[in-house]
Amino acid sequence: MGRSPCCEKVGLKKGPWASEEDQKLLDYIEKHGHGSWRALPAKAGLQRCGKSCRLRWTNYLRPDIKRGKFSLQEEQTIIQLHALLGNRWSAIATHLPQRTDNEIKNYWNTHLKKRLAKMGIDPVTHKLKSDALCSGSGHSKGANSLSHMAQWESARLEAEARLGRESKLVSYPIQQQLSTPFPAQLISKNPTQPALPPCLDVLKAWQRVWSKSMSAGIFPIAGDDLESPTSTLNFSENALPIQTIAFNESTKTAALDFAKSSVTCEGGFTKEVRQMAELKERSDDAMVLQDMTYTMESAWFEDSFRDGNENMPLSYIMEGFTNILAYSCDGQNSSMAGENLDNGENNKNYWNSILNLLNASSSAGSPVF
DNA sequence: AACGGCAGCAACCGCGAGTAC
DNA sequence: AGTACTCGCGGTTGCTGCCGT
Repeated sequence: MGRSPCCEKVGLKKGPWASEEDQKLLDYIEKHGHGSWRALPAKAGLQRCGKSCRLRWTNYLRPDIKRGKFSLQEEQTIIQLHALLGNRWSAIATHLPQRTDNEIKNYWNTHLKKRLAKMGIDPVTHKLKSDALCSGSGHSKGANSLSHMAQWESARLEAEARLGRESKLVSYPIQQQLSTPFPAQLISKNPTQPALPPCLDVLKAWQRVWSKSMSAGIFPIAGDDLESPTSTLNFSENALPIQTIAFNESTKTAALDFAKSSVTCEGGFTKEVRQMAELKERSDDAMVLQDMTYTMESAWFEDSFRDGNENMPLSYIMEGFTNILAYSCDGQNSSMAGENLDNGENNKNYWNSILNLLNASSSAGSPVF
């Protein structure tokens, strides 16, 4: 049978677009919309294949595209989402308003990947490169839980991406998500804020910890990499109000409800939840909802509260997988901490580091919930 | 000034999923 | 149910401009 070519190859122009071609394409889409891409070039008077027109439009001519340098915040978002989603650029792009998947992909390949490598972090796994050696034998329960968390979060983010694609009317760009407070069941200080899916706050928390960790020098990241050479924005310009939560019993309960709500919330996520449950039915190794709930409840909250960290902010409990995967694994942590610690000690040390970070910020007068 | 190497980025290619017939 | 077609995605290529020699 064979695959039919997307268009007649003979006689069609390839390569860079001329400004006249851009104008023709713009004019046509403005008047008629793109409709069928295959039919568009002939109608618009372009000697291009439909695919080329579509790419030119989606990656360059679309009016809602922001061009120019990536902000540090955008960089962090890309890194964090890449840790969860891998090379699913379109899914990542749905969380970066006005950025195309192609642009993000290029930026990752030309800047971020190299920078992570330079920092000793495997850009594929987002672990310290030397951690690959210790992945075989000593997986702690916590590491497994975190792996489950990553799977769960990945599936959920994909669901968001899918929803974003399906609905042109409603989108949840991450910059907006990150500027919203925790869900109403946890914090209801700002009733004017639109209600957004609670689980999206994980990214907000993640971003905060990431930036704080870097600025506090807790994690072994080269100092000259902290400042993005391509950033035009001072991060403080975009800095979100620091919000911490005092974990009394009621907020613990609310936090658990929040965690559960991420599993049971209505909308597009439920599809992925069902899919994952179905997956479990077919495979004993797959994660089930109970596992996810366990992960969220026990791995996050047990670890957080076990040592009496009553003031552990929820945001830090939902810390980013990037840091956890990179720094909580086995003996490699000891090089970071300068001590020889076992896994439990490492985890404890990790959380203590986070707590110390919190305390430092609290004493500096950061606003509290 | 000329040249070569390199980085950045726009564009292309091939594949897979979804859909219409 | 099978086939053809469209579209979107991710990997890759190749052009362009910058920089060092």
